[in-house]
Amino acid sequence: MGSTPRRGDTRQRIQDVALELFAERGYEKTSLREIAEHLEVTKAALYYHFKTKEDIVLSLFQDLGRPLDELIVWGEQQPRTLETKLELLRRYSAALDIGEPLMRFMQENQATVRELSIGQIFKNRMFAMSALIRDPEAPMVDQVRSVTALFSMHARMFALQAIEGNAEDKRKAVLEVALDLVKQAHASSAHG
Amino acid sequence: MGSTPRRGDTRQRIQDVALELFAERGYEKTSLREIAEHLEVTKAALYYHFKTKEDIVLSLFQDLGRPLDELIVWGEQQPRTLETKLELLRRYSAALDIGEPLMRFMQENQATVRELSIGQIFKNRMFAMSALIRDPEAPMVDQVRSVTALFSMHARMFALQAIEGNAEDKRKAVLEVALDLVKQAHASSAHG
Amino acid sequence: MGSTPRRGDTRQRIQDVALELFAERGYEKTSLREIAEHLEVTKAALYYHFKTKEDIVLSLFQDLGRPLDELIVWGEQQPRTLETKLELLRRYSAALDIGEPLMRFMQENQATVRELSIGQIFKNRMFAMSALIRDPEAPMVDQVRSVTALFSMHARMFALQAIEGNAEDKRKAVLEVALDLVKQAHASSAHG
Amino acid sequence: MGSTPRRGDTRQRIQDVALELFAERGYEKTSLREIAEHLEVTKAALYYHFKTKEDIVLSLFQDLGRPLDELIVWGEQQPRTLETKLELLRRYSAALDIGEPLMRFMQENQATVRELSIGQIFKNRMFAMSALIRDPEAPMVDQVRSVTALFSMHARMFALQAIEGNAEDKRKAVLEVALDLVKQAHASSAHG
DNA sequence: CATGAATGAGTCTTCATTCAT
DNA sequence: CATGAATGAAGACTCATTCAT
Repeated sequence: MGSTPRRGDTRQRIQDVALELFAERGYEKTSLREIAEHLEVTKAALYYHFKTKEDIVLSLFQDLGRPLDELIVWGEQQPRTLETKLELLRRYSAALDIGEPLMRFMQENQATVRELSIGQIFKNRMFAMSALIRDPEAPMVDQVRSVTALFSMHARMFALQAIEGNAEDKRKAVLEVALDLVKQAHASSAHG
Repeated sequence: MGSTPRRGDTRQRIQDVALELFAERGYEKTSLREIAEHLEVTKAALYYHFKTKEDIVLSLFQDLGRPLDELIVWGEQQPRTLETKLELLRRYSAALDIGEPLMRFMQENQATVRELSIGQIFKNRMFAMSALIRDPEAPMVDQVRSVTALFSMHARMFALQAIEGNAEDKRKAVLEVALDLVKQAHASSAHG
Repeated sequence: MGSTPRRGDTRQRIQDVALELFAERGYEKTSLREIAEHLEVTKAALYYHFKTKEDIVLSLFQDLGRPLDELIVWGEQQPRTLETKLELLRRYSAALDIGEPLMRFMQENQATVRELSIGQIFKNRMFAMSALIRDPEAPMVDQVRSVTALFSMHARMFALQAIEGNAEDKRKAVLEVALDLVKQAHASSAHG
Repeated sequence: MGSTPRRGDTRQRIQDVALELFAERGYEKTSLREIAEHLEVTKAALYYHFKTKEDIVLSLFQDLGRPLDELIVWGEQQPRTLETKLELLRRYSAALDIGEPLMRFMQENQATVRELSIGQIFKNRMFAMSALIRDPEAPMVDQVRSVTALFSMHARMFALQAIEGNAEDKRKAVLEVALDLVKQAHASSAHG
């Protein structure tokens, strides 16, 4: 019917459009007017579904961040073995795929995120992930290796654009490098 | 003293304050009013020295980005050996130290930077660095290793906060990991 | 009463006040703040109804200029006789009465109008009117007579202030002079 | 010598550029910065020669308006004959040629001029001219004819653009029509 | 569920003007 | 004669937010 008014899913649609625009043009530069226009509703309609602009981000963070939270919970229940760490990386890679726009938004709007109420939550998550992957007793080089493994997986969103090849191949290569880094960290620490 | 009007250095002082605030609170959220107030001048004074707000960023980018440009020029004149790549990383590490606030700003305001006129220049710089460090003929995993080496050095600005230890030690550890990654990339490709 | 918030007519009221002020004090010297204050609303309210300041002028031009456009359409459908021309002048005189403030604004802010997007439209209108009233084959003196007939009718807005007498008498006199000019142009051309 | 610094004629050059820009883009929209840039001097330099922006206009008005003032003085000393009126028109036509940019400026920035201190002076001049050309005892139609004669000569600056032909021919035609109008006014009044 | 209308605070930017040098 | 540096006031415009309907 062309402009059939979707009922009930407006909240979802707001989130979709908002995330897309936030990731693409930045949180501050994306106005509620733009979001409303993309959805062909009025700004006031947004306020029926969300209390504030920040609230939209918050909801995105909560909804899309769940996989990561679950991953952390899972990780904390596993034995601290090498295999656990490798599996954590594999699952993290998969989680990044799904939550890519959110991650891109976080990555590209760090300064903004820090001021938002989610800032701390986000930081905590990252610390938790980092705590699962590295061994605080290990030599610093090995800890750096582990954190780099984690961090490097974010690189595929932009730093790897220079490299030719399809996205799936890159994803695999990045994961391989990350797994390698953790293995090296583990091996080295085991010797010490 | 106190409110002595410094002569001639106003432009410099604007740049200093602007960079600090842009890096800390983000480009969009930093208003010219704030910058002016920090300097105890009027907004209009800023416009005497810079045509627009973007112009301030541009000037920062040009002034502080020079070391990086010089590094790229240097790199392009060297033979494409492993040792060159290692030296590039070492110098890159040093350059990051000096241009740290700028880099932090770039890192944390990517969405903004992309829309600014410096966006493309910045991207080109990164591509140029990446082209110097990786071998486009090498297997993808090795290319990823090289780019990760580069990229990981940015991590020390925030991802490594979780790790205990002083900044200098971290800097060294990060560099070591990066050098290692490039060596691995090189060794593996040499075999292939 | 008093500060009763009139509903629905705000747009109209903005146009009224704006036209009055633009005509009186000039477009550039009339700020949106002034318009808003006259209406006892905020500047932002103006922006709810009009996208830009220029947009207000544009809307005035479109709404109040319609009689003139219709007159041109009418003229283009008539035979090119003397009587048509005389009737055109009579109707033009009447149209000027109605759209007087707009015409005064146009007349007094020509430099501004030229830079606005309406400039060209305005010019086209005037050319169209002029094309209806003069005969491009006629001797130049007669063409000038015809255009002068048209143009002189604008004079009553200011050049005739020096003459004593009431407005209605002046209007008639101006029309008579204009009709005369066109008759002369016609007679002379007919002989040649 | 390329950028030879003209000495002593800066004041004159400011007037020239200012008039040109005022006439072209309007008084309000022409900033002192623009004028200064056109002259390749600083804004502050303008203030050495003129106390204010309005002062520039004032000086233009005084310097370039002199021919008109002299014409008025001349007219007031002549007998009030038809021939005097015709000569007034001829001289007025010539004066318009010389002071054309100023006249264009006046014509196109009426709203602005009215607010400036020259407004009244300008009005007085026009009244004086009008008083010389028309007979306050004559029937209104004839007074209108006379004033139209005067007023119509301004038309050549824009209303006559539609007519093909070179500027000099138009000038002559306009003058002829104007002379005619005054003759008619005179003849008619003489009969009454 | 959603809109129309409006607000208050704030944005970047421009301007005419000043004055010590 | 002229400039470099600065100011105070104001400009147009945008934004997140509110609320009666």
